[in-house]
Parts: sequence; C-alpha cells; structure tokens
Amino acid sequence: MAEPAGLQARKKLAAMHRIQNAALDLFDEHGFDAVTVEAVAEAAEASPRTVYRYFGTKEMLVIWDEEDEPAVSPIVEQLIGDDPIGALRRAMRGGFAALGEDELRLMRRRVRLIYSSPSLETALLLNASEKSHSIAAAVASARGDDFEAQVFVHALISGLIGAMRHWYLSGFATPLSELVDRALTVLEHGFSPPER
Amino acid sequence: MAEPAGLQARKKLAAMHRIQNAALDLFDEHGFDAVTVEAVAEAAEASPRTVYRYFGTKEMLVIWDEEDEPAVSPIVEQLIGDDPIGALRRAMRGGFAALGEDELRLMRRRVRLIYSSPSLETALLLNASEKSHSIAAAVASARGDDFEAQVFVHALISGLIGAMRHWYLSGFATPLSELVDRALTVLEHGFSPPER
DNA sequence: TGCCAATTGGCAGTCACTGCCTATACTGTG
DNA sequence: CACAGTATAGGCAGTGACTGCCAATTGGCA
Repeated sequence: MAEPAGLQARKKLAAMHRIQNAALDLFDEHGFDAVTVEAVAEAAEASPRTVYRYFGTKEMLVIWDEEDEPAVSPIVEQLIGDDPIGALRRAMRGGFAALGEDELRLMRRRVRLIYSSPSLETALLLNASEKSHSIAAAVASARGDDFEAQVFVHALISGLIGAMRHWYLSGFATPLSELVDRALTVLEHGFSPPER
Repeated sequence: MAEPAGLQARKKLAAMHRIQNAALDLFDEHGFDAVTVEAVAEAAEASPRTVYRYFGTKEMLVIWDEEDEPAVSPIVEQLIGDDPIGALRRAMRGGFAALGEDELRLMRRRVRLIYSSPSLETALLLNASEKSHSIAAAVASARGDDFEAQVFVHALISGLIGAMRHWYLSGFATPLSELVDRALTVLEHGFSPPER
C-alpha cells in the first residue's frame, strides 16, 4: 500500500473517500432513495458535477470499493491451479482473517444499505457481473476453455453473492467467512446427489 | 394454454404484446437508449402512463416474457428430486425442442438487444436474481437446507445466463440447447479437479 | 513568474418515473 | 335493459438522476 502515484491522484482518492463517507452517513440516516446526490455533494463540500465525474452513478457511491480492482488478479491466480476451489477457500480464509473490526463494520454497513434498496442490489449485480467477465476472461486464457470458464466463474461469483445475501438476511449472525466456506463446498461438489 | 381468465385480463395481455412489439421494433431500429418511452407509447397507441403501469420500467419492455412466471414451478419440480441437474437437463431439452423458429428468432432478437445496452443487461440480472430468490425459497422449503439451496440456485441461474451470454458473443453459432447442456455438466460435476 | 494542460464548477436541458385527479370503460345487480 | 360500483386508462405537473458545454480554477513545469 501507500504508493506515491502522483500528488493529483492522491487528492482525488482522498476526495472520493470523503464523498463516500458523507454519502453513507446520509443514506444510513434517511435511506438511499430519500437522499439526493446534490445533498451528498453539499455534505462533502463538492459540486454534484464532480460527484458524478468520480462515481458515475448514485449507486456507485455505495458499491465502489478501493480494493476491488486489485483483488481481481489474486483471485485469478487461485482459479488457474489444479484445485481452484480449495485454493480460493484458503485465500479467502486468509483474507477474512486479515480484516479488522472496522473493515467488517463498514462491510456490514454497506451490505445492509445494498439490500435495503432494489436499485443498489441491481448495481451490485452489475458490478459483480463485470468482475466475473474480467476474471473469466483471464481464467479462460490460462486454461483454454472459454465456455467452461465463463459458466463456472459466473456461477461461483453468484453463489458467493448468495452467501452474502444470506449473511444479511440472518442479521449477520453467522460469520461471513464461515458462510463463504460452506458456499464453496456446495460449488465444489456440485449438486448431483442430495447426499443425505 | 388459452385460458379464459376474464375479458379484461385478455385485453391487457394483448395490449402488452402490442406495446412490446412496437418497442422492440423501435429499439432495433434506433437503439435502446435513443428511443424514449413516449415514442414507444405513441407507436403502440397507448399513453406513456399506461406503458409504465404495465411494465414498470423501460427495460422491462425488453425483459418481460409472458412465459416467465409459469416457468418457475416446473423448474422447482425438477430441482427437488434425487437428480436435480439431470432432471433439469431433460426438462430443458424438451423445452428447447418445443420451440418454433419464430420463438427462437424472438429470443435472439431480445438477447441481442439486451447485450447491446448496459442498462438492459442490468435489468436482466435483477430479473434473474428475483427469479432465483423465489425458486430457491421453494426448493429450500422442500429440501430443508435454506443456505445450500440459495447458493446453488443462484449459481445455477447465473451459470445459465453465462451460457446465454456466450451464445450471443459467438454470434448464435452453437445452438442454445447445446450450450445449456454443457453448462449443466459444468455445474453438475463441480469444478474441483480440472479433469483433463 | 508565467504558460500549458488538466480538473472543477455552474448552467441548462433531457428523460425516466411517480402521485394525483378525472374520465372512461367493464361487471355484476334490480 | 338500465344502473350503480369498481377497476382501469389518460392527462398533468413535478422530482431528480444524469449529460454536454463552457468558463473558471488549479496544478505542473520550464
């Protein structure tokens, strides 16, 4: 972390965090639909035009995650080996263990928000779908089979989102790491025999 | 088919078809984004207000499918047995075989449109997600395991959409029925060993 | 310090979508 | 066959997300 990356880029990133925080505060308090982008801009001391330039849509104020982009290639790394699900499982265990309480709180906050508004859920799905495409393309070029990779990666990501949704619906009772683990087990063995 | 279902409901359904056809024509000709709902309404000789009352959103003019709702319970039927993927595969083979050339043409038309506009792809994903929820809920109540059903059904539907997307990207070269078949094979066996 | 490029802000416009009220069918009764 | 009662369509006005365009500002660099 902490790359120099140009002074200008730094300021932009700082502004994005400031705007996202202001947005989450307002959305938590009044609900996503009841807050206008103009109100967010004012609270973050930026112009609405700038908010749109940075985030594109109102939904992205919630969906956007600085860590998303760099997370793609590690995931691809896991998937191209001999035991993709196993490798992914180990990687995710490690990832969850590294999360602090603050990060988890932020995650719960964003997930709660997402499932409280259909337009946010929609945006999450689109975002995930785009990620799936880029991951699948990378996996396909490493493994050779385009079709199989597309289907599998889409199913995988969607299954994980299902786990996340379950996490939310159960009031965040079960730790997300455990749910992800169980989801991966379902995806690993397939569903052919009900096995019970 | 051909249930009486009340004269009023009939007229509504006929109007929906008229409006959807007008919309698809205009979208094909000028592109989804370049056509306003008002233009669709005018072409279909309805008021914009009515278009919204019937379809809810502009995207639903493309996504809506009369057969979607009644298709849910048969799918659930297949999934609660001992060999869910196998049963689903057989059911889908039969379903595809029953499709006429007209239906296939309409399908290709809609799919082409969907993947030509991000907002339509988004709407498709949301629609599929809602279907997944209702299917998963039904499967869960029959099988007992809520979490497993959620994850599996979401992954399944998403994998099938991946197959559909591949169908589009390959210029509809391979028959969709074959792609669905192959997708189900991927989902059936899971992905643990690369097995090759 | 002064020039060039990039970034930001303000303005006006488009269009999806909604609530509300009126008009107009449709449905089942006397 | 008329007639009340109800559901459905249309019109109107408003909100707010989002965009293109131009002017102002800021930062980078000689």
